[in-house]
Amino acid sequence: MNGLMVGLAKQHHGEEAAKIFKEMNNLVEINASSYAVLLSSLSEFSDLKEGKRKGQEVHAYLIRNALVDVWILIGNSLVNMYAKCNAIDNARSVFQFMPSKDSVSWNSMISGLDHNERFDEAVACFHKMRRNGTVPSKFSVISALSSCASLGWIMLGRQIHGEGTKYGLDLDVSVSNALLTLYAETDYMDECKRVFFLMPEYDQVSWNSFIGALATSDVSVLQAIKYFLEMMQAGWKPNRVTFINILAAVSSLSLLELGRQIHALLLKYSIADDNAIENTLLAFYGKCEQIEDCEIIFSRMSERRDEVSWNSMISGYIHNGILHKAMDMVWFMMQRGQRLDGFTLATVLSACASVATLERGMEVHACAIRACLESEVVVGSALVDMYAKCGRIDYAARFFQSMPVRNIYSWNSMICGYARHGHGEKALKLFTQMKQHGQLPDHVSFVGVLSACSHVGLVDEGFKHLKSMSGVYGLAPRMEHFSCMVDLLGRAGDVNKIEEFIKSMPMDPNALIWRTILVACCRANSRTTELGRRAAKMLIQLEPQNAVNYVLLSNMHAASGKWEDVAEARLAMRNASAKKEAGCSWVTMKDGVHVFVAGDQTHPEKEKIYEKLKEIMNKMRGMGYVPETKYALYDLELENKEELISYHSEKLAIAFVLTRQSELPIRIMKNLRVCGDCHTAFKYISKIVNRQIILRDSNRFHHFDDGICSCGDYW
DNA sequence: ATAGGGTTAG
Repeated sequence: MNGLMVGLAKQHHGEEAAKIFKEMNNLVEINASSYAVLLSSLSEFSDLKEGKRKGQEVHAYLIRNALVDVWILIGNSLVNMYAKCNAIDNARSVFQFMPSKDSVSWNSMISGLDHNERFDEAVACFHKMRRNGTVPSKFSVISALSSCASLGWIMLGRQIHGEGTKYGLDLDVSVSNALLTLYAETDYMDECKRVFFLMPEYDQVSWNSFIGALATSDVSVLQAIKYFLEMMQAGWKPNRVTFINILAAVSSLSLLELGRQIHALLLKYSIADDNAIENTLLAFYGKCEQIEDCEIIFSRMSERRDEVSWNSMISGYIHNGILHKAMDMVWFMMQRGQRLDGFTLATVLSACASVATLERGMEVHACAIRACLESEVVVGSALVDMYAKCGRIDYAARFFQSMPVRNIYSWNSMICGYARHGHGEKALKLFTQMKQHGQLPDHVSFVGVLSACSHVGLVDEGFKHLKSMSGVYGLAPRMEHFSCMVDLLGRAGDVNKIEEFIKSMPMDPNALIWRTILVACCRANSRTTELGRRAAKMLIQLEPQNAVNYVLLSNMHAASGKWEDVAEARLAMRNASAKKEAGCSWVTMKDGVHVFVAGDQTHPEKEKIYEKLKEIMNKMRGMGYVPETKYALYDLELENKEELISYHSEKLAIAFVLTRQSELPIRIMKNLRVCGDCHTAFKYISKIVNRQIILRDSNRFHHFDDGICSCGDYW
């Protein structure tokens, strides 16, 4: 009978439905549960605003007929109805004015707050319930745990876990499932595994949660695959969520063949025609550089496409280096009125950042303002990152200051931005501020902090921060952190301490560490050491095809004038047929981008450029500049060496800029590391022409001002 | 009547 009335209610208006219920009074006994069924049916509307509107009509009817306060059930149903229709303020006001509340009232309010992403309020409500003397049930514990997971509040989550255990609620499958999510979200994988292995029984959600947890924590991705197979062996059928999780694992490991097998399995289970599944497949094939598969899936999706599909497609193109198609997609989206969201802009901004195109980046910024997405935290963080990577650390800082909401990514982008530009003190100051704002640092923050310490030369402070990672924040230092420390020791000139340090590391040094060591051994005033030779040997064993390694080795020998060894390194490079990327520098002027290679002869204004260069070089010599010919890397006559380094691409680029009239700072990009002689030359030039020079090389930014570089001559 | 698992991004 109730079902029939609900059907009627959905066709008519809420007010009428309530009247029909009232009229039922004469035929069948009408009670609170009839109204409860009616109210709960309203949250099943696809349009939740419509559901809320009808709910308000029923609510009004109940008030007029003085039925609200008669039964607790009515109040509870109203709270649930409003909460599920995303009208959390209405839910709260009903809840507040309920004359008496039972356990379900509290559960409904807490879960409602959680569902409406009012996580901190959900947790506060849980505590209020406890103070009120109400014993927590599995429902309130689940919702409170879910909110703690979303907030990353591990300590509180643990307390609630303990409290649940006290009442024996941890034996419940659903409570354990919520615990799995809590520990997964907070990256406490050991706890997560403990919960899973102690569970008396599993359901499909348990398996899915556990596999999802393993898939998102990068130390355990392979185990996700192991438990996926175990789940199937245990007789569980994977569903769409299982597939989404396992594809995430396969994606992050770029296991193309396994992914294709899973795709086949999806077709077998007939769940491949599903928006979320297809979106995950787009992400997977994009990651595995199978852009054709992405295009096939995307075109098949037709009306199932949503923003996520478009965004995944765009990031697929970017990941595969097809920038123009990515941009076409954005243009196409705007043309056909497909909504652009924060993800779209963040994706495109990251592409602008990676190729350091400030002009495009600023256009996207303008798009963000027009789409009213500028204040979204993902867009803001991407903008900070873009400005920092495009050389405008000043714009990055100004935008960062204006952000209404900041998260770990926003802080990290700014801290790492400062570090990349050699503003070590600012990076460290911001790190302190971040902690004062209550933002906990993560692995990325510490990469920024440790490299900032390195730029400023703060050895002791660097070790203090490294210690605090595990000691205070429960973060295990990774290879990149150890690499920062090696860099820090190298900068301080402590080559012997590097030896000690790498012995103390919990893992074997990888190519990154050996390269950092080799770079340290290449410094102008350090000798060719045993350690340097060993680092080079290890490095060439690990990456025989990487030409950078041979160049570093030959630079190290060149620094101490061992020309036979230089020649040997060059020969080894040729024998390994390792190709060196051609060095080039470019500048963006009003009339476009100008690219230069060493000894460039193709620029239409080459006479003017070489003439300008000669003039500058003469002025430099007058101020005491001596070409550092060892960077020419060949045992040639002195005169020839000077010639070679005079025409490095960055020198041609700056000479070109100086042929034009301007007072603005000079911005130059280079694809490789700047050579030591050019670095010295740029310091002189900044003094001679009295202009700021900002040079981006493959590692970092150098700000030259009045004869001084922000990198402190160490890079 | 109230609960738990999923896709893109920084």
